[in-house]
Amino acid sequence: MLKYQQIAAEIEQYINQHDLKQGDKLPVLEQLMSQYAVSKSTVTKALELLERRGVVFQLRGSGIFVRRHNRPGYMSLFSTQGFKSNLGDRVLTSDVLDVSVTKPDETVAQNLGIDVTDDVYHVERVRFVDGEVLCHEESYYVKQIVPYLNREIVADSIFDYVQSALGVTIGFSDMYMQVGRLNATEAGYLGLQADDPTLRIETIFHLTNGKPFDYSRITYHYEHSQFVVQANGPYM
Amino acid sequence: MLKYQQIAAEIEQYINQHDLKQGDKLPVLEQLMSQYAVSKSTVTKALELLERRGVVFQLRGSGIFVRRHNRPGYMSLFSTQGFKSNLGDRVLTSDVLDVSVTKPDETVAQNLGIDVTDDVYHVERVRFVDGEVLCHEESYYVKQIVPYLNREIVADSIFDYVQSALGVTIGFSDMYMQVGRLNATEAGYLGLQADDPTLRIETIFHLTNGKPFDYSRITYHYEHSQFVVQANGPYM
DNA sequence: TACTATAATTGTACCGGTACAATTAATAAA
DNA sequence: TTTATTAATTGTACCGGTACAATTATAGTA
Repeated sequence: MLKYQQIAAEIEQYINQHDLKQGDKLPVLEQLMSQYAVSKSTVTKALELLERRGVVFQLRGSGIFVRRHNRPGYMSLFSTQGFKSNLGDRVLTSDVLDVSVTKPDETVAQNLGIDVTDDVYHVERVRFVDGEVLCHEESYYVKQIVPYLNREIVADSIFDYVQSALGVTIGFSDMYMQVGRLNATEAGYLGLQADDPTLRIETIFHLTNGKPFDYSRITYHYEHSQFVVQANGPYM
Repeated sequence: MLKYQQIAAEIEQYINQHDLKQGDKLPVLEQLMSQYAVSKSTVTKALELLERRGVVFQLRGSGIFVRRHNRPGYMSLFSTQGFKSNLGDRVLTSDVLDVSVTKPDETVAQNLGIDVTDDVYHVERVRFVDGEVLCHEESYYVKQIVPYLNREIVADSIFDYVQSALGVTIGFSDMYMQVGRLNATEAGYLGLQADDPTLRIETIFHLTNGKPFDYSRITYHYEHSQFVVQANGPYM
């Protein structure tokens, strides 16, 4: 683990342990430098990371402050999107409906940047938070990158497996979201009625080298899905 | 304008002018350094900015590459949230329904971190993209921070006014989103039926010093609102 | 007391450098 | 030709430093 990541983790831990709230001040830069015995730029980088994650904000001439959103029941949009964070003490489980190797249709192939003759893993799940239906998910993994999957792996976190067992690292993702109505099949999975509202998110996950390796379509249960997104300034 | 912001802008311009696509390679770091006659760290900072915005991705040992999502009709979620970006050539207009000074109710006061006796500007608009109804927006501005607003300002970009005329800078924001059904009033504004699906986003905008200054509730027309969110790696 | 000018605090921009890890290209071996 | 080894390329981590801008605290003045 890199120094600045380590320090970021420790600072976050410090915030949690001391139960700091929105606006509370952290030790000044120079103290953090000596405390962790690293250079200024390393501390700065750690704080930058925390700033992006929405944990702190920095104010020149004043100090470093804790940033906290205080609305219970809202998950980070990214936490349900492969990135583990801010799920708190909620438990995420899955019913696996299908794990199989198939050929992608035209749309899937295009989103993954592969040919329709290439193999993909098809994974279909219903996901739960604390026992309540969260969403129905259908995703496609490029078999050339993810050569093996089974129901056990898929029941847990696929991303953890991919990163640790296969040694590939996830780089970035593009999420496309829209609101619509459920069809009968989807309604069945989610325990809702057809034509009920829903949030649909399609996501293309890329490796660090820019290659897409996972295309997923998620249909959310509109009553059990509330998301928070923390944005940083006009540069987003 | 800061150097690294300037360089970021120029690099982005370069990408657009040369119509570079996903995966196309940019000049290497060292060349960018000499080309813009700045140090390595400045170029790095510019690229970091572009990476966060989803414009490029960097691959150690390999180079700097263009990152592009290629799905027309999707707006950046942040572009409709005060941050001007990625709206492309779409035209954003507004019907102003109300601009007035009032007292906040309990909820609004709490979200803005003020007292119910403090003054707020109440702004209500219906917003359009290329003439089509996008959303209904109701927002509250802390009058102590935004002392004056009128229909003209509000018809245009409030954020531009606040930043340029008042000299305050927007720092960060927390967005809370959920899916639900329209009530009769909202449906009227959006030209839809009651009980139609909708995306609701509440946002609290903070200044750089962490003080909330705008709390807004937006109700989106589900057929005209498709959003893209670009995420960067597991650190989000 | 209230306001103003001044000084101390504190994070950010920017520079330049070394070491290194990941990728890719070049070379040698099978 | 293919594969393994080596070397060149290229971005990232980390160091340390100077100058500066924004904030906050202090001292001075009316």
